[in-house]
Amino acid sequence: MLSFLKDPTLTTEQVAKELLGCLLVKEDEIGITSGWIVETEAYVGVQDEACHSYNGKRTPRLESMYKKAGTLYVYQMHTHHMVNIVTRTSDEPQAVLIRAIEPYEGVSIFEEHRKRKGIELTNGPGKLTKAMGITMEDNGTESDKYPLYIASQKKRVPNLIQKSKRIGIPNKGHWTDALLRYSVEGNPYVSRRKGKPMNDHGWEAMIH
DNA sequence: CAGAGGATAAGCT
DNA sequence: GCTTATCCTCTGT
Repeated sequence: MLSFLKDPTLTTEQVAKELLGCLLVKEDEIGITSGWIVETEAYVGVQDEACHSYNGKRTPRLESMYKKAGTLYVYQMHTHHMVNIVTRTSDEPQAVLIRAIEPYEGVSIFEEHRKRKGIELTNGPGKLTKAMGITMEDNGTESDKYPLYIASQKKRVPNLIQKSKRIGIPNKGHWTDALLRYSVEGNPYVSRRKGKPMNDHGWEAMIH
């Protein structure tokens, strides 16, 4: 388990930033796929009108959000899956949505799942789950365990973390404008980005 | 049982 | 660039 996921002094916003550069890995019978997290969004619990657990809402679908920090919360929206990492304690159902990754291992498997190439493989929350084969079977599992986990041995460091409004949160008062979306500035896999990506993809040197 | 929601892809302009 | 179909889960009528 990554140490920052079990640190009760960190806010969900801080965890969302810490997750940038972490390696998300899926291991199954098909093979190993992995990618560096380049975009996250913080959903800060019962007071956050954009959060599923807003106002203490609790349904069978949301049960994973009420589990311990580090639990994976996967849900389906329209025909797509979204993957989140639960933060803090069971009393505070908060989570970080993983919105985009930069492919690292298993690119050919990504291409097979997505029927596409390049940045289209993983530049969106529904795209990366399809690329890695993440399904409801991964819901409620822990993020330090097979088959879907965050590697603790490898991490990259963003040169600059860009803050912006969360995607798709209209008519939610100040929550609509809250800067709770974090991305690696200049990384080509960040969703809905414009302009030229940076040559180094926005990373400092890799740490092993 | 209609409607909305943390989205995507295809098709059009 | 914008519009539309997609067809899961939950809520409110």
